Amino acid sequence: MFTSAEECVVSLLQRAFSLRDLGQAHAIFTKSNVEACLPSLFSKLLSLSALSLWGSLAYARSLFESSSRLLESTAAHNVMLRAYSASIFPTETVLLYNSMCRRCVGLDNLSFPFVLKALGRAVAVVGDGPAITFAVKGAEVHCRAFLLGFDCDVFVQNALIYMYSRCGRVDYARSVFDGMPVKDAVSWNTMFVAYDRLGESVSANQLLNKMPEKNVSLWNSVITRHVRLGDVSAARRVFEEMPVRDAVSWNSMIAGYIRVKKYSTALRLFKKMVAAKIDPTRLTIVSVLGACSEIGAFNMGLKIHEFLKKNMIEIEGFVGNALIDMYAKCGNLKLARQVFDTMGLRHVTCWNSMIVALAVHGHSEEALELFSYLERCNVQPNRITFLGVLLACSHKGLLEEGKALFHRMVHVYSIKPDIKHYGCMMDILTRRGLLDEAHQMILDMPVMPNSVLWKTLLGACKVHENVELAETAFREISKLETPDDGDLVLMSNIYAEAGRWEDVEHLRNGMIGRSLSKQPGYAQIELLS
DNA sequence: ATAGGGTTAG
Repeated sequence: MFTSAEECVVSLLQRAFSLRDLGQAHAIFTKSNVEACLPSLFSKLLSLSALSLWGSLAYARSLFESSSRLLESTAAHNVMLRAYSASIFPTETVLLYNSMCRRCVGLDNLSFPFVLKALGRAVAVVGDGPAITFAVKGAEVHCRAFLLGFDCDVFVQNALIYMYSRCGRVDYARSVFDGMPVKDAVSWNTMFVAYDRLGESVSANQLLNKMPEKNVSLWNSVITRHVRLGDVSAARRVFEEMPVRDAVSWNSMIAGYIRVKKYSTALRLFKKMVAAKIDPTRLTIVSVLGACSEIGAFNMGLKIHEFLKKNMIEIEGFVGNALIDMYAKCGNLKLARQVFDTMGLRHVTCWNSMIVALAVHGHSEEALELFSYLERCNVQPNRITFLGVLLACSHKGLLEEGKALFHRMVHVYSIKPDIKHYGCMMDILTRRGLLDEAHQMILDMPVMPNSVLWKTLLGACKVHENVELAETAFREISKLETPDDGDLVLMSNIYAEAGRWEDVEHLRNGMIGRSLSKQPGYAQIELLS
């Protein structure tokens, strides 16, 4: 009985190409309790789920947490560290690392590179977090690696270079680099990119000239360097001339075209990539879907979605986010919502894409419902989330809801409102005719008001016939910038309606002095190359 | 095993 179950699992795992296969293997494990006897097979199951293109990090996590045996295994932890470090939740790697330290699960030479990579990536992915926080944590990890004697490992050293450079400490990165008795291609490339990203071309070029071997990765870095300097043709020349191209080469070139807004060219290159039988990676998918969103290429987006289904590529994390955003930007809220409802590992940006899209399209109630669902799911909203719900309130004139949400943002989530949040509140208040309250808000807010806020108030003063406040608003606009013709016309109409003709005259004269000439509006249509 | 590719949402 046991042998047949074992054989069955081995053969299932060998030929696994979808989550369904893993599910079957897992079911056999659970039924026959093979897990206790075959930890290596269970680890194999975990790593297939966590790391393959068709795998699912969410599923891997549930596997990992369901097995007490795995909770002691360094190898299993390394699989999770690795998967998290490349995911949309890099800080999960750090949390798992902390818990390993706490529970005395052994760290080995493989653990450190993943934790360091995650810290380097977290700076970009978490965004708002100051790099220095991650650099400090990175230094702590560095210390532990030193104490355990792993700081002599080239993989660990390379990861240290990466971590320090991404956390804004190229100086530390360089001292690790200089202290390495043996450097490999990765060391040189990582250090080169560190300088190049900072625009320190002298140091970057020095490394380029000194490095002993030039591999594919370096060519890829050079492609990106040209793109960063704004020369996508030079990047393309390198791409065409390089001896060997891998998936990253294609991704770099596609990303390059997207960076210079040549979306159609990017999509054409993607088609070439598929034709050249280079398997797209998750990153290819994310980039290409982003290009579709930009130009509203709905059919291309649909095709990519089909491709994902056909290849059993799990829709979660970055891929799910990109797919939702593509559908939302193409105006298909129904499909966006469908992806949202079925995907695993939703990052707050997924919620934001969905909430903002609903708000923009006037589905205010749905947007607000989704927000309360977010709170029930214990997801931390951020400033964009609140921009979305406030926009939803302003569209439907939901005064009480808007005020309550604004209060919640400040006092429950400790998010400092910025000028755009105040702009939404201005809309909400002025549409209800609460001009004095709106005025008071501008006076009280801790950020410097811009002319847009005053112009909103001025417009509301016209509707609600408040000459006095209009004069104040107009004066404030004049302090910030030269009032444009729209402001002048608005103000003079307000005077006219109040019968203050001498003030109208006064303004008119001022306008003639500036040669009132309403610039004809024109739309620029960019021809797609 | 590590780099190189993306950094979202208004």
